[in-house]
Parts: sequence; structure tokens; C-alpha cells
Amino acid sequence: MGVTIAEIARLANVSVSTVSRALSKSDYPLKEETRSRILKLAEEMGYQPNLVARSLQNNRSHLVGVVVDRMQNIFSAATVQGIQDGLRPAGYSISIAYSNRDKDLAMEAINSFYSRQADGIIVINSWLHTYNDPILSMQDRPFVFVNRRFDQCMGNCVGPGDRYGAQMMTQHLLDLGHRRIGYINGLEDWIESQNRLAGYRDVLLKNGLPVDDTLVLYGDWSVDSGYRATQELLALDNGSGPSGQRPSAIFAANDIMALGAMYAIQEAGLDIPRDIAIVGYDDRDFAAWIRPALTTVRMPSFEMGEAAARLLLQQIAGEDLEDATQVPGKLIIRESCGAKAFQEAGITGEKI
Amino acid sequence: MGVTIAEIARLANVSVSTVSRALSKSDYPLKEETRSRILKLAEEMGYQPNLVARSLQNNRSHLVGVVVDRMQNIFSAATVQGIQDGLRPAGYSISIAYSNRDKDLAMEAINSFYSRQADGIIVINSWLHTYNDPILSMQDRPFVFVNRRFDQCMGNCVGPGDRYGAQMMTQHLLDLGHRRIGYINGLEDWIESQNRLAGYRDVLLKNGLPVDDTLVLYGDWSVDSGYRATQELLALDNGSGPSGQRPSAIFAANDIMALGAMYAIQEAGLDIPRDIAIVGYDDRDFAAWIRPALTTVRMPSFEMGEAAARLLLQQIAGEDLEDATQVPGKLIIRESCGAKAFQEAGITGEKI
DNA sequence: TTATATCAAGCAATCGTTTGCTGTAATCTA
DNA sequence: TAGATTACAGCAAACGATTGCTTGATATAA
Repeated sequence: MGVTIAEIARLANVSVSTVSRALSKSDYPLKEETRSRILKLAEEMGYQPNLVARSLQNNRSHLVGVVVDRMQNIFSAATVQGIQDGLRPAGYSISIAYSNRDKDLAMEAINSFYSRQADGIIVINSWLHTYNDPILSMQDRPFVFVNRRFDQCMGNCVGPGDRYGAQMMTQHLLDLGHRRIGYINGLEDWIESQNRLAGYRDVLLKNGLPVDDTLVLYGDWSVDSGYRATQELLALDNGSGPSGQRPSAIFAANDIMALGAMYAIQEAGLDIPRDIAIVGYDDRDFAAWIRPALTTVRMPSFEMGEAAARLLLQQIAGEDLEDATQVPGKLIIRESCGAKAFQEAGITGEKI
Repeated sequence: MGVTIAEIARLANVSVSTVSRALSKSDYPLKEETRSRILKLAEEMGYQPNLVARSLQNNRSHLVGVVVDRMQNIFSAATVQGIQDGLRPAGYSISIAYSNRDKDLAMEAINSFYSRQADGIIVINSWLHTYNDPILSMQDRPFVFVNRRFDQCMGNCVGPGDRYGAQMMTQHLLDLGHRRIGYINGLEDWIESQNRLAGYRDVLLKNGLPVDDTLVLYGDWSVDSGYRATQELLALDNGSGPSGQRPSAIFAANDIMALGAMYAIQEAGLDIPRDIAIVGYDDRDFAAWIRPALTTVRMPSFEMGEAAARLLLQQIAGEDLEDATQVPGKLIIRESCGAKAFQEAGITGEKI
């Protein structure tokens, strides 16, 4: 199909080796005239190297396989973008396949990548909770896990700093003067739920505040579950002393439940954030669009992708890491937490 | 790295050709004993064919390159999922690169795919309105454009049936009894805006209704622009006869502006859908989460991906199409249009 | 029994590049 | 001027799989 170095060699009256070296070995001793003649010819003929042939020869495909659960997963998508940005400067392309959270499909994808001689594999894994088969088959080649940590391969893992993110957010609410903060967690067995709840607890304890279990409820990540949990929190207002009082702020473990919480609050005739503040986690696109705009923690999906690319490149270069990489999220302050009103009232960041 | 057919051949005491044929040429005359012995050995040794070597030999990479604008574009992501689903059964993998809406980056991606000997290329092109360079460079090989049509290559294009989608939605509103329907369009020079507006007009005209230009406003796809346009539409209510009356329904050309419209309506103390119905376009995830849930038209992103895969496979097989492929969207009826209340009131689908 | 068809499996070229080794001319050193 | 370097460029063997052609053995037909 395309132009080959053999054709260039014929037209330039040199051997294929000379063309090959003119094109890629800039340090090889070649007469300047010869080299430039070949380069010019290649340019004119529109030569594009055949990466397949090159791969076969050097045993380096410059291809990285990426496994995601679903393409539409917005977090995975951002991570893929980060991976690509991190890999492109090094001349790597990516091939992608989705697992649909199915172990067999994931295995199939990984095998297919290896058949294509991928130099490494990145698994964006928001679902595998235990370390098993797919990983075993990767052991001897460069690979990175994004989103899950496994003790057996800490150095190959990149995770979001969920605990740290929840700490930031909780501290932010404390700084705004809140002392009773409701927490709506996600499904109990998700690692995200555990880490975020831990971050919330960390900060309360550090500040000498009680962790009141009546303020911690569980949802299933859905709008409805956030709505119902909030109704429960609002019903706490039974006037029987501070411990029974409803919270002045609610921290939902994701934006979707936070949205449900907002509906419950508005339905109760209360104002956000004046009567009650509400914050979420993830920073999905709608968080900026709803009113009041949602204060939240941005998942560092893109940055995790960049980190994964770095890590993989290091492995390919032969270096190995000991510890897992944690990428911190970012506090996104909008309207629903009341920080703006707070600032406009001329109050500084001091606790009230 | 991996097991090669040469190693299998040595252990099986046969030549590499025999192994190759046992593994892939099921119709080649081989003694059954030999074949099964080789197959068993390959299985035991964990043989995985080297697709790079195979590609070099048969001049078929079974790889398809996909160019998207951004990975995070939720529509592109769904299309990629569809492409993968359509391509997998045929044994194709995909490589992906993003263009960031930059022509040079897109060209770079396309060239890189060709360097890798991709058997075809799919460009998910929700951005470039004219795109000559890449088209020219792809002319001689299989390729498909998703989301944009080009006269030079109609048969290689897959588009969403935006006009049809807007027709469906407008008809739906008419069926619910609405006669004055406000329309908030997107940016005027976007092809989406033009097609959707055309669909809205089609149905009004077909039903003998006037197309009142005071009811057609333009936004820039943002929440705010939908909000402002709706305020204008509400201000129409000046009591100076029917032509000055505010609409009883508003059709926004995307869900995001529809969200802004909702805020304007709620702020005016009106109820959705009782006082005024509001519908959108796209079916973004939040459309199902907001209250009232948004009636909208689902973009057939996934289905366009499947269609693109089919089209590409046909081209690879040597068939060529004449006409562009249109994939129709789907009407998603939720709460904001009032259809449910309508049905619950026992009214059938007849026009009032 | 001889000529012919059929079955099984091997030989070797090929795909496009890379690279170790070799060969030859030009240049340098003593 | 002889011998040793250096500078350029070609030969040919890889990389792993596929496949047209050939060969030898066996079965069938005349």
C-alpha cells in the first residue's frame, strides 16, 4: 500500500540499510549529502514507516492497551484522556477495550492486547475489588491499575485520594462554622464509601467533635436514596436537645445523592445554603449547572491517567515503584455550601 | 516473549508450516492425529498468535483507528462503545486518539493509524464543519465519518436524525394539545441547530399552524442562555391578543438550555408542566435525575457507532454505499412535558 | 504391474525494518 | 611509503507467521 524503504532505496541508488539509517539513526556515520538526499526523497514520496514491520523487528510495539469498564463512564473517559496525554510525548498510541465489568471480557481484552504485543496495559478498574486472574496473567509485563489498590502490587496502582478529599470537604464545612454535619454515604461495601467516610470521621475527631452516628446514613448512590436519607436527617429536628437536632450541613458521598438531598431540602421549604448547606463529591458536569451550584470535590480522573502513564513508562524503562500513587482531588467551592455568602458578609476564614 | 509456532513445531517434530496450518487452516488436509497433537501442545504452552507478525504477512491488521474530539465527550464515548460492539464479532480491535478539535492533531492521529496499518478509520466528528484535508488523505482507504455529512463522500457518513427527532418532539407536544410552542435554538451556525429547528418548523407547517418568529429564540447551548431566553418568552405575556401570548410549551434544542428554562419558569412562580411544559434534546444523564424529570430526545450515539462499524466492515469487504446513513433518535417521555398527568387524567393521545 | 490421483507434510520465499558484520576507499600516522 | 585508522555503505540474517510449490508415500485405476 504505502511507500517502503526499498522503493526509496531503489530511487536513491543506495541499499535499504542506508535508507533505514538515514531515516532513524541520526548518529550513524552517513555522508551528509546521502542522508539529505534520502530524507528529501522520503518526504517527496510521502513515506510513512510501517510500524507493524518495525514492531516485529524491535520487539517494541509502542502500543499500550487500556481496559475500561464502560466507555461512557465519565471518570474512565477522563482517565483515558490523561493516559493519552501522558503517553503521546513518548510516542505511544493506545488501544482500548471495555470489560463491561465482566471478568471474562476483561481477560479477553488483556489477551488480545498481548497478542498485539502491547508494551504495557492499564486497567481502569472501578469494579474489581479483589486481586485475581486478570492480574496474574499480567505479572511479567508492565501494567498499572487505576482506581484500586492491591497489596500484591502496590507500586503498580494509582488511586484517588478519596480519604483526603473527604477530609478537605469536612474541614471546609467546619471552617464555615458548621458543627453538626450529616453524612450520606454510598453503598457500604464500596471502597469509595469506606475511604470517604473515614475522611469525614478523621476531621471531626481531629477537631474534637463527636461523631454522631445518627448523622451518618447510607444510600445507594442514587438521587432517590439521597432524597430519602435527607428526609430522615430533617426529621431529626425534634427539639430534644442538641443531639437530636438536625444538621446544619449535609455531605453526600456523591453528587447524585447530593442532588436528591437538595430536592428534599427545597421540598421542606428550606433554603440552600442559608438554612442548610449541601455538598457532594465527584464534580459531575451537572454540579456546575444546577441551582444553587453544588460545592463538591473533583475526582482527579484526568490526573490519575497522567500518573498511570508516567508509571507505565517507568516500568517499561525498567524502574519499579514500591508504593501506591495517590492523586489528590480538588475542592470546588460553589454556592451550595454558603461560602460565597459567607465571604460577602465580610467574614474571614476563621471559625465562628 | 511469548510462545512461537517454531517452538511448537520443534516439540511436535513437525515443520512450522504444519503448525501454522493446524492452527488456522481448518480445511487444509492434515492427519487428524497430527492436528490434534499440535492443538493440544499449543494449548498447553499457552500459545497466543503474534498479531504483529500475522499483520505483516497478510497485510491485514484487524485494527481500526478512531478519532474523537475529546474522550470526555459523552456522545463520542457512547459512539465508541457502539463501534466496539459492532467490530468485536469480526475480530477487530480499536485504537483511539483525540483531536481536541484541532485539525493538525486530527491529521497526526490519522497518519499514526495508517502507520500502524489500520484497516480503516472512523472519525467521530462533532466539530469540524469542513474537513477537507483528512478526507483527501483517507480517500483510498475505508473510512467513516460519524456526525457530519460531506457531499464528497455521502456513503461514508453516519448522522443522527436530528430533524426527525425534532419532528417527533414537536408532534408529541402538539398531541398533548399545545399550539404555541416556544423554541430555544442553539448557536445559529451549528448544523444541529439548523436541523432541529427545521424539524420543529416541519411539523408546525404540516399541521397548518403558523411559525411565529417571536417564539423562536437563540441561545448558546448554556444553562444561562436557556434561562434568559425563557425569561423573554415569559415576558411575551402582554395580554395583547394571541400572537403576543406566551407559549404553553418550550422546546429547547439541548437539555442544558432546558435546565436553564426550568429555572426561569420556577423562578416566575409557575409550575412545570401544569403551567408550562418544557422539553429538551440529547438525553444527558441528568435529564432523568432532575425534578421534574426532563422529557427529551435521546441522541442515538451508541447506535451511530454500531452503524459506523457496519459501514466500515462493508467497505473493508469491498462494498460501497451511495447514501448517507441516518440513525433516528428516540423520544424519551418523562415528567416535564405533562404527558403522564395527561394520561392519568384519562385523556387519550387525540388532539384536544 | 504400471500409471495416475490423492494425501501429508516440508521447503523456502515473503511481508518491511533493523542491525551486526563486512568490505572498500579515503585519510592519517610514523 | 607502508601500515593503521576512519568514514561510508552494502550484505544478509533476523523478527513470527503465511502460503505457493514440491516431494514422498500411499491409494486407486487401468
